[in-house]
Parts: sequence; structure tokens; C-alpha cells
Amino acid sequence: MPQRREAVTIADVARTVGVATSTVSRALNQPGRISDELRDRIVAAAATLGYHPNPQARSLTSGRTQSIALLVPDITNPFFFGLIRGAQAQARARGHRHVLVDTEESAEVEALTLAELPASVDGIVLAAARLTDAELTAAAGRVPLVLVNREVPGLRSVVMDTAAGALQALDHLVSLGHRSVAYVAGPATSWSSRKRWRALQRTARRLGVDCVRIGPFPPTMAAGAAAADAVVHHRVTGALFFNDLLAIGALRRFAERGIRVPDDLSVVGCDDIFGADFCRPPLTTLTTPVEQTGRVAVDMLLSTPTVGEPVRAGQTLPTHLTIRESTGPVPTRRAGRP
Amino acid sequence: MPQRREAVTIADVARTVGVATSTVSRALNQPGRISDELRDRIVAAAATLGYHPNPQARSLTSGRTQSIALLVPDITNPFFFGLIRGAQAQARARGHRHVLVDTEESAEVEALTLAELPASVDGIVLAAARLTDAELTAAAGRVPLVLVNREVPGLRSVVMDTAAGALQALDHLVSLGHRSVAYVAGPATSWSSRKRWRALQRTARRLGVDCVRIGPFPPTMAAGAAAADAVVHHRVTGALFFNDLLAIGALRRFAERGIRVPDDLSVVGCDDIFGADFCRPPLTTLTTPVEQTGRVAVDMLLSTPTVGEPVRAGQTLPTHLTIRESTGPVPTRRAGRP
DNA sequence: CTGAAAGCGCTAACAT
DNA sequence: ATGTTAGCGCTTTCAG
Repeated sequence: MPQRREAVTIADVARTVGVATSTVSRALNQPGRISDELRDRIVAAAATLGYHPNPQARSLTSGRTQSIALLVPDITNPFFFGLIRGAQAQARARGHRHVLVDTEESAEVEALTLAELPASVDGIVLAAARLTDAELTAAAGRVPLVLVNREVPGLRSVVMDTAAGALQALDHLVSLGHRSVAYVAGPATSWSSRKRWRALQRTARRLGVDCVRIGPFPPTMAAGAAAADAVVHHRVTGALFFNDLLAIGALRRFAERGIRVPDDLSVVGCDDIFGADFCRPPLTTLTTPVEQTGRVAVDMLLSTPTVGEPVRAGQTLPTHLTIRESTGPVPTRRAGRP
Repeated sequence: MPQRREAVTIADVARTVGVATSTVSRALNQPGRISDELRDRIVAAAATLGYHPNPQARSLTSGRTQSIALLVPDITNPFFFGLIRGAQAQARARGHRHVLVDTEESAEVEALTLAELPASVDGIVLAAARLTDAELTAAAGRVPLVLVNREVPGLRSVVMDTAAGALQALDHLVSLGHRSVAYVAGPATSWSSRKRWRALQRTARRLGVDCVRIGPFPPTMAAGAAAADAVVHHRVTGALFFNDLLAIGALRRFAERGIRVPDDLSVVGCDDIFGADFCRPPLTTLTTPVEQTGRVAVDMLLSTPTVGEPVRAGQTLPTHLTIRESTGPVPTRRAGRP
């Protein structure tokens, strides 16, 4: 394998052109403050020599690293793919590199990363944070931070309004005649699952329909089987799942047990992940603006709030119900079920 | 928003303990070369003060950055999710950070990234490279490089053996009675698509079956519709798709046009991405060890070949055919087709 | 085993 | 408009 070649430095360029290193630096970074003729010569020399700035060295003096980090609890979860995409796209658009960290659903890994990373990045987008409000507030003192799907007083965040969306979904089921539904909860640590459940509970009461909470479950397809069995056991006619992964996993289990969706049971997912439109049956689900969330979060992170300007600490992005084929009228009899 | 706090440096620790900075550095990096008692005091002080090394500064002197980059042509493609996962997991296991770059299917972005990145990372894993052999060889001279799904003489690589897999798939179709099949090609720039086609062509001739090449197509679900129409037009009874994305997109189109899979037409995908098992019908596909590929590539990248030890430049990972429900016996009549 | 000192490549005052 | 001079935080000689 070839040797790792010595990199071309600013000093090489300076020597070639016959100027000071600081002049080269300026020519490349503040093109206005240098004579056009000299700047052209410097730029040309840099190109000829194949000069590329060393971000490490640059960040050491300037404090800026031109890179941001995105922390997600589980890179395995397709939901986060959209977030990664959106964040990556916006980071690139704003000239930043993108470090991806999987915190493995662990508060400890999250805390450690938050402690180690500040020197390496200009800011952090933290999705589905596991830490406490106090810990997050402390972290935000060390590095610019934007939370995704989590709100903490005083911290910047962008959340998808799945609570409002869940109500839409509930309305949808109620309008189809359902009077007894279940909410299949996500992880106990999930802020959005808790928030959604509270909204559902309140509204169900107002609407006079039964809404039971089942779970918590891990947000995975594998857990869908157990969730499905629990739903069946509760004898409801409709189920709102914490996310599509769980719902799709459950769909398979329902099929195995001979429970027809939506004839015997209506199923609503959440997120509208890749696959929700081509699973069997195509899933009625809460469509969330995942990519947009990633973009907005990065934008928020990178925007330096001008002094005096009102800082919008939290943004809530709307969701909408996408009706496909997993929901239908309430069954008139409990056909095919014990 | 809180101010960005001054970070604790090695000098702070040194002052607290009353030693030189170099001693602190050694205590933290070469624990053997310092007295146990002093090392303990230093480590304790570092913990108390909340010291975390600044990777930028460290890399400036040491040359090592403790981070690697993964370059993928399109972060949107679920196929790469597995790769990202595997790479991220192995990088973490080996104590490295992970920078993700989407080269947007563009040779220029790829070249630029390869030029800019070397100072920031200890090595690069480059998936589905678009550049020429010469350009890649040049890049490998500047930074440790491992190619994924691309082979270049003299460079390290890990490829999934989809050519062999495609032959298995062809055998499968032939054994079901198919005599006229199509290969739906991926992008013209795809090394693995070309390689697969050559293998298929050769074997089809030997087996005495017809194998036409259709395409190229972009490797997306959206392109699946056009691919499906082309397949129908060629009046084959079986089709091998470049990837699952294309195949799943085609499945939907076939359904729209009233063509039954597998009754009228057998479909084989490639990759076994998320969703291939729950689409309609579940897809017979070439299962590729994507995550393993990511792990192996990172391992290869980070392993310093001992002098004298034989360097294994290229690794080929096996694939296998996963038979689900999109393939079946050849139709006896051209039912339902013009 | 520990300390002093010299940079790594770059930017940001401060001069001129 | 350009050059000079300090460092950024850390590792690494080189001396004790």
C-alpha cells in the first residue's frame, strides 16, 4: 500500500508565492481584504500544489470545526434514516461535515458522547434524548444543542406534533365506528410516547370512547408480535401503535393468527417509514416530516441568533394522517376471534 | 441560550496536580511510563475537573484522528443503511468516530471529498466508487482506503459476491422451467452491475437459456415502474433485478397492470433490504451480508498490516438466495398478457 | 520517572 | 494591503 503522503500546507503555498502565511490564509478566507492580483496568484498556487486546509489546525485557532454531530438512539431504526438524510443534506448545504453517533438507546453513552464531542463539532443535534432535563441543560451550556422530539424548557428543539396527529387518528377510528381502542406504547423513556398517550387519554374521555394503554414495548418489528398478542387480548377493535416498526411487526402476527386487518381489527402506525406503503395491508399511519425535521434542526443549530432578535426556542412541525388500507369500519361481530 | 464554556485543558489538570503538562499527557496515554501513585492523582484530578481531550489538538501532533469516514453514493438507498450500521458498529468498537458523507452519485463530489478529507480522518471506506481506477489509486496514496463493491488492482476492497449469487438465482429460475429471463441492469457506472451481467450472460449461454439485458436504470423504487414495463415488453417469464428497490417498485407496477407475480412472472431482487420480506409478494432475493461488509471494511481499514505478513488486498463475501414468494414455476400460457 | 521546550497547521491580533 | 508574532491544546523529543 502506498505511503501516506505529506500534506501541502499553507507554508508551502506562501513560500511558492513569496508571501507570508497569514496572507495566504486571508486570501483563502477573506478574499475582500487582499489585492485581486495577489489573491489570484495565491489561489492559483494553492490549486497547483493541491493545497487543502487542515480542518484540525483551523479549528484549533478559530474554534469552528465546520462539522456537526447527529446523535440517534438506534441507527437500526428506519425512522432515523429520514432524519439522517435531512440533517446530512442541510449540513452539506451549509458547508458542514456530519458526524453520526449511535447512542445505543443508552443514557450513559449519550452522556459520554455529549461530554466528549463538544471540542470536535460546532453543534449537536440530539434525537430522542434519554437524559434528564437537568443533564441536557448542562450539556447545552457546553455546546450548541438542538433537541429533536423532546422539549426541555429553555432549550432549542424541533418536535413533530404526533400528539395532535394521534388525535386525528383517534377521530378517524371513531368516525369508523370504533368505541374501544388501544394505544400500544413505545419505550418508557420516550418523551413523545408519553406525550401522545396523555393527549389520547384526555380526548378519548371527552369523546366517550375507551382507550387502554398497552406496553411499553421496544420500538422494533420483533416486538410487534408481543404487541399484537396484547392487543388481541384486550379485545379492542382498533389499535394505535407507537410506530410503524411495531405496527408492521404486529401486522405479520395478526396474519399468522388469522386476524384480518382491517376487517377484524384496524391498525394505525406512526412515522410513515419506508415500507409503510408496501407492507400488507398498506398501513394507515401518521405521516411525520422526518427529513424536514432533520433540516430544520440543523438550520436552527447553525443559525446564530442575532442579539435582540426573538429566539424561537421550539418548533413544532405538523403531522398528518395518511389513510391506507389497515383501517376500516368497526366489525359488527367478533368474527374469527376467541 | 447558555454561553459556550471554556473547555478544561491538560494545563488545568497539570496545574491542579502540580506537574508538567507532558506528565499529564503521559499519565493518560502511556500509563506504564509513570508512577502509579502520580498517575492515580492525575486521573482523579482529570475526572474531577471534567477533562476531555481535544481530538483536534491531539491529531495535530500525533497525526491520528480516531475517526474514519464512510462515503456512500446515496444515503437515501436503504441498502447503504446496513453498511452504515456495520461500519458504525465496528468503528465504535475500535474506538473511532464515524463521519458520513453522501457523494450524491457524483464522481466530482467523490473526488473532492477524497481530496479534502485525508487530514481529518485516519482512513476512508468508499462504497460503490464512481471514480476511475487511476483516480482511486491516487487517492489511496494520500489516505488509507478500502473499497466496497469495487475492485481495483493493488487496492484493498471487500465485495459481496453478487455475481455468484446471480448465477444461483438463474439456476433457481431455470429449475422452475424458465427459459427466457431478463437482467434489469443498474446504473451504467455500477461496477457490480456490469460484473453480474457478464457472469449471467456467460452462464445463460452455457445453460442454453435466453437472457436479455434491460436498462440501465437508476437504483430506485421510482424507476421500478419503467423497469417493469420494459420487462413486460420483452415477454420474458422471469426477471433478475439489479436491486430490491427496483424490484419492489416493479412489483407495484405489475400489480397495477394486472400481471400476477409469480403466476405470470417470476421476480428476483438483490440485497434483501428492509422491506423485502414484507412487501407483496415477499421478494425472492439475493441476500447480501451488508452489515458484515461494513464491519469487515472498517476492520481492514484499521488493521496495520505487519511487515512481512501477507496482505489480503481483497475480500469477497458470500451471498445466498433467499426464496420467498415472488418466484414460481414458469407459466404454461401467457395468461393475462398481451 | 518527570520536566522543559519545541512545534503540528492555522488564524487572529497587532504592526507596518 | 501585507507581514510579524503569538498562540490554540496537545504530543513528543530531549534533558535531567
